[in-house]
Amino acid sequence: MPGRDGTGPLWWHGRFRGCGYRMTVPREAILDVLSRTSKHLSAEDVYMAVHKIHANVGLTTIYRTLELLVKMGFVYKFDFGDGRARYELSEGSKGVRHHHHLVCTNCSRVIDYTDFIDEEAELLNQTEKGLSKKHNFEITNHLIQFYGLCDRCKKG
Amino acid sequence: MPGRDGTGPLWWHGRFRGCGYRMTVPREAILDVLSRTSKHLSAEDVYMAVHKIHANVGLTTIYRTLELLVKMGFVYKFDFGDGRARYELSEGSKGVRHHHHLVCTNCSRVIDYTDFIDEEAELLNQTEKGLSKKHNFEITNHLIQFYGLCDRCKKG
DNA sequence: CTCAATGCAAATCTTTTGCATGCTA
DNA sequence: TAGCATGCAAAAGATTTGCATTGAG
Repeated sequence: MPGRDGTGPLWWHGRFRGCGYRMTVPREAILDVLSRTSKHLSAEDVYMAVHKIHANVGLTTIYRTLELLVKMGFVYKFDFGDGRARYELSEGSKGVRHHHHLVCTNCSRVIDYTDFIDEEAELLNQTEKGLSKKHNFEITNHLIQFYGLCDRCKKG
Repeated sequence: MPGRDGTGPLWWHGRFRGCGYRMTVPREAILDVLSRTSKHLSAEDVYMAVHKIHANVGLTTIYRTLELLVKMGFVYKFDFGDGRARYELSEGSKGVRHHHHLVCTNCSRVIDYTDFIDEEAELLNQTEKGLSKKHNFEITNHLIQFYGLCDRCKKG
């Protein structure tokens, strides 16, 4: 029964229609690529992956679609400091576990971690509540990243 | 006694020399600009501010110096999603209070907050310790940002 | 005096935009 | 059929690089 768990063309199709958008071949291909990886893909990465199957899809469409997906909340956009944006499916739209990132400042490697997420969540909840009230700011999302040296780079 | 509190040309001069670098007019001007603001300046912003006093300093030098300052740990570089990097003096080099950011996803306004920093600090310490051990990752820094709608943008 | 630092111009590279055409619903 | 979506080419920007020159120590 495809679609029940937040995966599959039909489910996405419904989400798109629900937002007033159309499901197209490029969009489906892009979602497929994002669904099949746990890596942090750049627009170029997505383009190359999609291009293998649908050689006619242009890079512009990749950018436009990724931006749309970010706006719809299905995709997160990250900056890991290497001059290009990275994209991942958000946990809401699939069985993706919520996680944060460790970014190596030497080799730019990015490691996902799900540890301590629960402890963080509690603090974040309180913080968000406090900040919302104090600054009259409606918080919808947060970003947490740790920087340092990965195991490969720290040995000297 | 300039320099004791981590401010002033002499102090910076020493830090530069200590790292094997030279103190120059452009570098001093850039540090001066960063020291006098609590805003999140782009390279272009810094360039324009420096340019008022030293019209001969080029944008390239601004970029090179900011990168150097980031590498030396005196400046933090941020991405608030508007396509240009932002820079602030790090708290270690002046009397700047450690803070995080609230970023408005609508108007791109950025609000600094120092609330909850203490609570966060404790959690971050534990998390960093755990992550360091588990992933054999040497953490040197962290980034926390909250996204949402600022007071001006949320009414409607 | 030496070599790091600079300025200028050109190059790079990612992301965006204009516009005619194609395709979903 | 209507209008959103796409592809292509060109544009826009931010940041980087090459190289001759300048200036700090």
